[in-house]
Amino acid sequence: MFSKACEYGIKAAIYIASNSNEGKRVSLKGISKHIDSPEAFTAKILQTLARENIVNSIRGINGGFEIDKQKLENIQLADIVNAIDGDSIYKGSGIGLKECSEQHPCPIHNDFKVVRNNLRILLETTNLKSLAMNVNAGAVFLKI
Amino acid sequence: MFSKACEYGIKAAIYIASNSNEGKRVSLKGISKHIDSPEAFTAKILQTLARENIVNSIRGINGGFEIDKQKLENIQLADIVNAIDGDSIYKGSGIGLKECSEQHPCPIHNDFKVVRNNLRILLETTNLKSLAMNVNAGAVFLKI
DNA sequence: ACAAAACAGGATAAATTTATCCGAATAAAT
DNA sequence: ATTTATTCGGATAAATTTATCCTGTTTTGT
Repeated sequence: MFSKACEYGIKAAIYIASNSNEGKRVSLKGISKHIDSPEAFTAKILQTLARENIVNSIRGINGGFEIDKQKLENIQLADIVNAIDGDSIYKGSGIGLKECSEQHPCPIHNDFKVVRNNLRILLETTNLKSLAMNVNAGAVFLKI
Repeated sequence: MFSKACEYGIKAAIYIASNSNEGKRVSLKGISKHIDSPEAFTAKILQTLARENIVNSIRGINGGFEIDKQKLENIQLADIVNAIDGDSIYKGSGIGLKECSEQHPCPIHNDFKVVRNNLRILLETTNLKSLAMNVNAGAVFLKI
């Protein structure tokens, strides 16, 4: 479904969000420990999210990553997925046709457009704040 | 969503099905030409489908691939996807947790289970015969 | 100033996926 | 029997994704 990079990216963003929600900045080391991801690889992904202005990265001692608290509600899963994997999961053909549309559908176009649309809506309407709050409440988990 | 191998596998199976439906056997060369896929790579995938008894492969002159006509209705997309990519697309965690369940959900578990379930149902209830007939009718396309 | 903690980013390596090549096996046609 | 068309399967190569390493830069605390 998602690439490994994207999975790490989503988990990292949620972890950062759950801490930013409580006013805490977190380090790369802390992130990769809590989401159980390879540190250096996670660093690359966070660089991408920082370049896309999804997370803020702060260098130097006491540095780390954070997300503006007032932005938490406005960052959707789709923003993260898009930044890392692009939009091909919920756009484009299910079986890789270059052109796949109502006018020129692939054999699974009609069935898939429903699933893909559900996925699109899910990603576009799920914001980081709600995900983070579930983590904070201990209702959901970021590892194991 | 699906691996390239799986995309080729689905297209190849549909193409074989649409010909078997009309009593015609098709060669690897014909398949990869019609679905626009690399020949040697497609051969590997067809070997997998043959080992899983989804397609019959016949060697020698006038050989090729075919699917028992009476099986067409009973082969679902899920059978093909499973043979090539496994079932991790519609089972398992959206963000790669080893354990992701009602008891120990990842942050997107609840939203994703709906989408994944729709996908599962789609794959498990779409059979090769209906896909093949749409191809035969010229209503859908396998390439470009 | 200096040392320490942290991210940035380029280079490289490992693993996986995608793709190709080629000799062997098979089966039909001649 | 021999040739020809075809799949099989092992070896290899190319491309992409995943992962690591190392040096540089930034920032803070002493």
